[in-house]
Amino acid sequence: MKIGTLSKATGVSRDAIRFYESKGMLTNITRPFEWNNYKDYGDKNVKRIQLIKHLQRFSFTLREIKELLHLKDANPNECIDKTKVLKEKLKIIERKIDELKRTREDILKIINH
Amino acid sequence: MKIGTLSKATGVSRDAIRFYESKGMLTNITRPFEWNNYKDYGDKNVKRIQLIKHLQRFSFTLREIKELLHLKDANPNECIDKTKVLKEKLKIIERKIDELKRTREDILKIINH
DNA sequence: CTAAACCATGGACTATGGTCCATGGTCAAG
DNA sequence: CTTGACCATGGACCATAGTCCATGGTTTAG
Repeated sequence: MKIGTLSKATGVSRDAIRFYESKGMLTNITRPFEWNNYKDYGDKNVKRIQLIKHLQRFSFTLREIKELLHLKDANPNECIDKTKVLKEKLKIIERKIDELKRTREDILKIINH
Repeated sequence: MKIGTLSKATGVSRDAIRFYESKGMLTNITRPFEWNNYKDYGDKNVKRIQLIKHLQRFSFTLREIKELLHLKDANPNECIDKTKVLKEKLKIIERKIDELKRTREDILKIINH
């Protein structure tokens, strides 16, 4: 699977895919042909990119996603405790919400001075 | 008032002050001496930097703060409608809160699947 | 066979808010 | 009179998540 195919399969731009690749977030990319240096992004990277996009929706950063992917790669049999990871992210999001609420209250105080 | 004095008066680093200056956020900076090229940041910039820091606490970006400062500079007599500006910022903050709440709900759905 | 579409690589650029460093000049205290 | 503290300038760098461009090589459709 060449990068264009992968791009169409995932709806993610070629450049973004190359960006993920440069960050070491993709796996098993080969260069199967001797006469050109085209890469073969395997089927697995479709799921991988879908997972990246999925976790981004939960406001995970690429750095965090990369760590999770590497954890999974290192322990392929062991299941990652999703709940734990999500709970940590939840705390961060709740802290952000609280912070914004405080800012909101501060603004409201001034508006209604 | 040299930059070091201004820095101590405001608690803002020299580099940050130079950064604000480079963005055109400060005013009336002169070079009163012929024998060196030291600048004189006037007293006004103390208040100005305090205002920058104040507005940053309300999550205004430097770009926005700059615009407000320029508005004020252009119409020194006319009072800026703070309330209007703050209400706009409030809307943005509330949208962010809502977005984070949605993300929180999505995470909770998965945790309690 | 040729033109368009694709591929790889590397680097520059976007916004945000600064920090850190090097260079070279100046000022003040002892 | 020398040393340390200060000043100005410019550029590089940090995280974040990519996009866009140029260059040069390859593949594919008509």
